[in-house]
Amino acid sequence: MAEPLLYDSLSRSLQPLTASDGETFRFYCCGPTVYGPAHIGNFRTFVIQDLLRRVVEASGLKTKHVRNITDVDDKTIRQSQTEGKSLQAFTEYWAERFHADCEALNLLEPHVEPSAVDHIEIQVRLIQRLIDKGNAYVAEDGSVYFRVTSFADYGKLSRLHEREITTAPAGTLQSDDEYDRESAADFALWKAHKEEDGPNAWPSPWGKGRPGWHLECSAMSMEYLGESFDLHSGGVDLLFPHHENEIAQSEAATGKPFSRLWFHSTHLLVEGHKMSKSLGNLFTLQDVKDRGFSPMALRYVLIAGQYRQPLNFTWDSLNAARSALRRLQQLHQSLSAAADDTSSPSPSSDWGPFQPVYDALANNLNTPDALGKLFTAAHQIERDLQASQVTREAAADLLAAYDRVLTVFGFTFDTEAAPAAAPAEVEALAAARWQAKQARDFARADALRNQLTELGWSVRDAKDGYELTPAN
RNA sequence: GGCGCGGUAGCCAAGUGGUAAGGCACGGGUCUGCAAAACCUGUAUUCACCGGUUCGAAUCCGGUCCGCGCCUCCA
Repeated sequence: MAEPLLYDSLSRSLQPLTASDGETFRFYCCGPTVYGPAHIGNFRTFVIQDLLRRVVEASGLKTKHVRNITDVDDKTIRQSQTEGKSLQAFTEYWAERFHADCEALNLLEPHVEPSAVDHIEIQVRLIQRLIDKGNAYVAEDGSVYFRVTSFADYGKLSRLHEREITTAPAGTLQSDDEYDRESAADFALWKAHKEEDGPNAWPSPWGKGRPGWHLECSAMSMEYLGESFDLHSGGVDLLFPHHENEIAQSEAATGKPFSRLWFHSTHLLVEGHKMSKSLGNLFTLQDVKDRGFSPMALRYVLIAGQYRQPLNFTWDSLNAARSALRRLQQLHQSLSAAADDTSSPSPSSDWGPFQPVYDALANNLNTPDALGKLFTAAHQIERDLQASQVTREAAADLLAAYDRVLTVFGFTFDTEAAPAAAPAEVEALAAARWQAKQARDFARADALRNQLTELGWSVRDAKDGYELTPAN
């Protein structure tokens, strides 16, 4: 199986996706902050990470996938206080919602999903290590900061030196709680407890407080994947400062390279603009479902663009996705019908006519190219089937290969929303029409169809029955 | 201002030197009482604009215009 290539943000070049231990590809994904529903932009990142894992696994490697839950930060604390809930009850609720969405989108569960609150101790130990090495210092209020000047490589990921970010002298920033840093570039490893944090504080050698955001990912990734591992990923916005700071903390503490590869997905746009609350274009999976689209259609939309290009989400794109998925499903049905259920496909991991599809995915996750190749292969197969040029055995093999391809894409066909139940009046009309049709009274059947149309319902006939769907 | 991404058919979107994938929508056809679905099939002499290099450029170089993102805790 060809080795997949992926663009690495650190080296700014395509790199082979290999396991440094020769066996298991170990990678970490920055997970959600659970303070509200995840939006479809978040899911672009999680879906493409899921696809990465599926491609790596298809290439023959095992994976160890760690994705954290950020449950202690300004937002979770503030919002839980506002709602008068304990931090735990609050974050557990949103974490559950997140998991439900993930399942609907057919995301593989990470092998480990650590929560920051459950890992305070290892974070404290990591901070102590940095203090001992002189890379961190305790401020007057008991907060601990990372000393950016102590880490020579600071900025290597985000090209800081080329971005003209000046290290402003301490005290020039507005935030009143950060005035005691030595330098404005220094960032918090530990935040001393403040009144507004309520009961959300943990003990440490420097007093009560809570870990800084960047720290949890360093501590937890190294805890479960080792001090050096294969890949770390997140949205582009995390490149700086989050990932830059993670590298600084981790490598300063261990003296070893942290993650070998860095994988960043570009943001999703909505109608050409960044999603934001003020623009009212922050959509969730629930919004998608409310408009009658399946989660699978969203999954399709999210991989219909290459992950390094901005992807413009529109409601019309969901329509296109729905139709496209229907055709893929149709091919599955055609192959199932043509295959011999009694003969199992020859054991093989060949992609058969879908080889170009895998090759496109292995080429830096070029999903649009892969989908193009998928439909090209589908056309050819359909043509062969119609020309009866496919034996039952060959169809079974094709079906098996097709199933493998669908698995890599993560497409399933059983999550289409069930058609809405029709009112009794509509059901009665439809039943009457079906009877008229059976009696070959087509004039009456057509009249009844027109009535149904006026009521906003369309009826589709099959051999032995009909299906009602809301017309829109 | 700095850094980065991009402008390809009505919409979405591949293609990074060899003569424009694919999806949706739309037109034609097969099938079906009709309709739908399904399948087949057609649809960009052209890739924001202007120069240049080349036998040859959407693809390389220079310039111009436009859109978007990041620039200290937003995937």
